[in-house]
Amino acid sequence: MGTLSSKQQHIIDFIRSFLVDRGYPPSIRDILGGCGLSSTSVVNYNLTIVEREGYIRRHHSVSRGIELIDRASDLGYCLQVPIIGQIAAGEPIPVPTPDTWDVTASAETLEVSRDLIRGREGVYALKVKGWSMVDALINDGDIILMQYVNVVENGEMAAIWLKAEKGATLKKFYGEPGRIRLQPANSHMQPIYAEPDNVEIQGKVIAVIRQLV
Amino acid sequence: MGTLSSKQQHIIDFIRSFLVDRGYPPSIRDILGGCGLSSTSVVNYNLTIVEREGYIRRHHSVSRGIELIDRASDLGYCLQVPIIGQIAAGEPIPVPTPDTWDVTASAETLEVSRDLIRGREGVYALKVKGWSMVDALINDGDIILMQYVNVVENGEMAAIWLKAEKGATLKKFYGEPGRIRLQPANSHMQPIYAEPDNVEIQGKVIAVIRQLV
DNA sequence: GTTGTTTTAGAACAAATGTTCGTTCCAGCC
DNA sequence: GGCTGGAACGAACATTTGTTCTAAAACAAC
Repeated sequence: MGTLSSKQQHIIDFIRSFLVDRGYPPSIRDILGGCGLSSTSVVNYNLTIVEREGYIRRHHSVSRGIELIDRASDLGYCLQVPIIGQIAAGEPIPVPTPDTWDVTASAETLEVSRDLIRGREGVYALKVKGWSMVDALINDGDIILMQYVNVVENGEMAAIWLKAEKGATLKKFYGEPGRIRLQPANSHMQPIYAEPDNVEIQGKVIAVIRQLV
Repeated sequence: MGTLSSKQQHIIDFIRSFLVDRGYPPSIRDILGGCGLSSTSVVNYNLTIVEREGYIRRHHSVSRGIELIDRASDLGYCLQVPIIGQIAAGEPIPVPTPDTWDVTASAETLEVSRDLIRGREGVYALKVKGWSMVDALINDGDIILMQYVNVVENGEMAAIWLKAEKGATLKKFYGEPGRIRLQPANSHMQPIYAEPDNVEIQGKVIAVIRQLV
């Protein structure tokens, strides 16, 4: 990829924002107006250069046939995940409802790359409140990505509601004969044993995101 | 969002794959060919319905002015961050070079949503090897997003190279009179005190990503 | 200055493309 | 049968839009 003049850089930026904004590429005359240029041939002239330098691909004699080639378009889009509430010691986890799946309706959302989701359905996010999960290496303020499931495999980290204790916790789940072992992620901590009747799986953890600064 | 006939569902699918494939939306006649329909007015008729049901937005009298409305197109793009190596106790952190910034050249990359980066420059990623960072609530296999800086503010988590000990570690950095306090993120752990000459900041941590399952 | 290259201007053209409209087909129904 | 509303057809039309061409301006090198 070669170097571009500031005008050409401006054109690229305009194409990108136009694309994000409207969902389809700009026409030459859109670029003309949006970048304050004066003639379609100037736009065409610069587009040719920008294409030669490898920043876009043009599909000739196709209306709006401009394809952006950069890191952004290389790998597609992010997905939006609803942040439906928070998880804290002693509080129940908010249960996802059909409403909360609606990304546009939920108050807060999290932008997540697709390879964190891996095509899973029923993914939501929770904010961690307090330090009760440090033994799972999860800090106050972290965001955990959850998938709504009722059964988990042995060894998977899950959000578990302990009915008797009336508390939610994140632990690794192990079904053992006659009991369930809940193992903290931190190997220095001791596991908890619970009656099968006492535990209710509320989803499994698929990722933890901690943003600092 | 209402229900669609199979033909209309087919049209939506075609629009999406066309968009991913070519980077711009299809024209009515593209849909005609791609879905095996017979008249532009049939396409137009069905597009009107699909729009009424809320799956697309049409920009009238604009060529290819079809905007897909779904989670994917709602939001922007992801960015790609190079994974330039791993961090482990006793090993130096690989130093980012101009080459490693080149996303296309680096062997491994990480897809990250833009709000994790927040427009920062010089962001790279490291894989965590081993359990030496558990006191920073960072586990084996985690990925940390780093920004390449030489100075950090008090309280920021940074990758710190201890020259005498010949080891890299992640700690919160506090400059104190005559010494530097390196505080683990885990409040149960004790801080380390180091000579200012002995520490070398190799970047600050801006996010931690842990993927399970 | 002269020369050559790059960039801009404006207009005109041709192709791509959305839109419209009268007609036809067909299933359901009285 | 006749009516009705949804759906499809096909052609014609009007606009949008990419392309091209010539001339001029701007700029750099000499």
